[in-house]
This record gives sequence, structure tokens and C-alpha cells, in this order.
Amino acid sequence: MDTSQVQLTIQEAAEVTDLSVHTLRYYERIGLLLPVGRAANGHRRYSQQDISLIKSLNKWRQTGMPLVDIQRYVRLLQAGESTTAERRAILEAHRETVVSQIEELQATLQLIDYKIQNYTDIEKQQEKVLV
Amino acid sequence: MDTSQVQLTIQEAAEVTDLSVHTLRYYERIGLLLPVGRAANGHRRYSQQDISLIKSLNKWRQTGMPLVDIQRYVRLLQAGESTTAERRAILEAHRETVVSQIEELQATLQLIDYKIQNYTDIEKQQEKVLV
DNA sequence: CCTTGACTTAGAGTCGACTCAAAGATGTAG
DNA sequence: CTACATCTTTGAGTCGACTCTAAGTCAAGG
Repeated sequence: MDTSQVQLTIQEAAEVTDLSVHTLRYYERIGLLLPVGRAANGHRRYSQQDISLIKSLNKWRQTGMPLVDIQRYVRLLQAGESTTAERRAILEAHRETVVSQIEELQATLQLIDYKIQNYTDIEKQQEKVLV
Repeated sequence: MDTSQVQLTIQEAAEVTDLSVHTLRYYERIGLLLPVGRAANGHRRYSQQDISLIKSLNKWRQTGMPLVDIQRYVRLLQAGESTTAERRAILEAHRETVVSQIEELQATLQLIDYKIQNYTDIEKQQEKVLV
């Protein structure tokens, strides 16, 4: 079976992308997604390309990239060849924010572990600052 | 100089905690912060203890812990000794979410690097999927 | 033919987390 | 003694990101 031509309904797209059908339509409405193809009856049909774009955008969302920034990237994609440098710059900037998010989380992890250790100590009848 | 007795105004507290005065009052209003001390004129005065609690809570916020969960922790703190086990459980649960956030971010980082590499390849006149 | 179910749109509603505004009290400097 | 800076409260407004609703289209099954 050739999967390259498989077109998904909005329901199916929602399932595979872990977004709601509401959100898929919302994203398209605000120009965050390129308009997807339509069946003869006007229903949306999602290609594998659409799906993989959505999955990527979704990952970026989950790392805290605001919708407007994603929008900007998608517009550049739409604009074509001439925008590769700019798109690359967006990715590199986002890379840096992800790196510092990881660093901050690791620092927080240490703080949490320290506090958990305090509770462990207390359970051994020792005095510590709990705050 | 003995810093143990230094009381900060809300302005000063905002500066050292990196929150706005609005947010400090808002947090107290919704019961996320224990009520702080007051000067004779009714103005808030933040102790070093208050400050360090606020800094902790703020770190948790930044790791995506919703205000209601933080609220729950603060209520337990207020309730005292008997709640240490429960507080510890909250910390341990949050520890796990932070760990998986780090893992997800690292996976995303790989994705970003892969895409950046694609752009690098393209700059060398090669064909790749850019989405 | 009629119902059912999956889709369509545009607009309204919700939610979390602030953020601001209005009206008033108090303390200090000129 | 008055101006002003800084605080107080309560309630309203904003913002980002959905999430839902209403009203309508269309195809297939009974």
C-alpha cells in the first residue's frame, strides 16, 4: 500500500497529531497552518506533509514558542526559497531558548532535590528550613 | 549589619523576586502567598523568609506548575508539621514532571538540530525536506 | 423522504495568569 | 499646609490559547 497519497479527515488528523479538531481549524484560521486541501464536498483533507508540519509546529508550541512566532515561520515557508536564511535564523534562536530552558529546569531539579532531602532529614528528626 | 531583621517594602520585594508589585498582591489575594506582615500604616513588609518562599514558588511557576498546585502546597505549609509527608509527595510528583520536561526538551533540541542541519545542507545546493 | 453523523463557518465563551484603574489613606519634603 | 510619592483595596480589563456554539451543508442508510 502506497501511503504517499493517503489523505486524512480532520478527525483522523486530530488523532495522529494529538490536537483537537477545534484546534486544527483554529490554527488554520489564524494563519498558523497553510490552508490544507479540500475534498469535493469542501471537507478538509490532510496530506502526510500537512501532518508532519503540524507535528513539528506542535513540538515548538510545547517548548513555549508563541503562536505568533510559529506563524512567522510558516509565512516564510509559504514565501519559498528566498527565505531559507531567515527561517534558519528562527530555528537557531529557538534552539538557544530551548537550551536555556533545559539549563533552568536542571537548576530547578537541583532545588527540588535539595528540598526533598530536607524532608528526608526531617523524617529523621532533624531540623531544617522547609520553605 | 544584621540582615535577619530587614523588612522590604512591596517595591523592593518586587525587585528582588522579579515579580511585579501587582503580581505580589495578586498572589497574596488568591491565597498563594501566606499573608505577609504589615507596618503600622498597613503597608506590607516582606521578611527574608517571605522573600525566599516567593522565590521558590516562582521557580515552580517557571517550570509550569499551575498556581492551584502551588496554592495547595502553601496551604499545607500553613497547616504545619502534620503535612510534611503530603508536601514531600507534591515535590516528588513535581520532580517527575520536571524530569520529563527535560527529556522532551532534549528530544526537541535534536529535532531542531536536524532541521538546522537541513538548512546547512541546502546552502550547499542539496535537496531536503524543509518542513 | 428523513434522520444521522461528519463536516463547514463565524463568532462567542472560557481559562489561567496576570495587569491595570479608581478611590482613598498616610508619610515626608518644601 | 499642601503637594506628591507610595502604599492600600476591590473590581475590571487584557492576553494568549484555545474551546464551544449555532446555524448550515452534504452523503449515506433505513
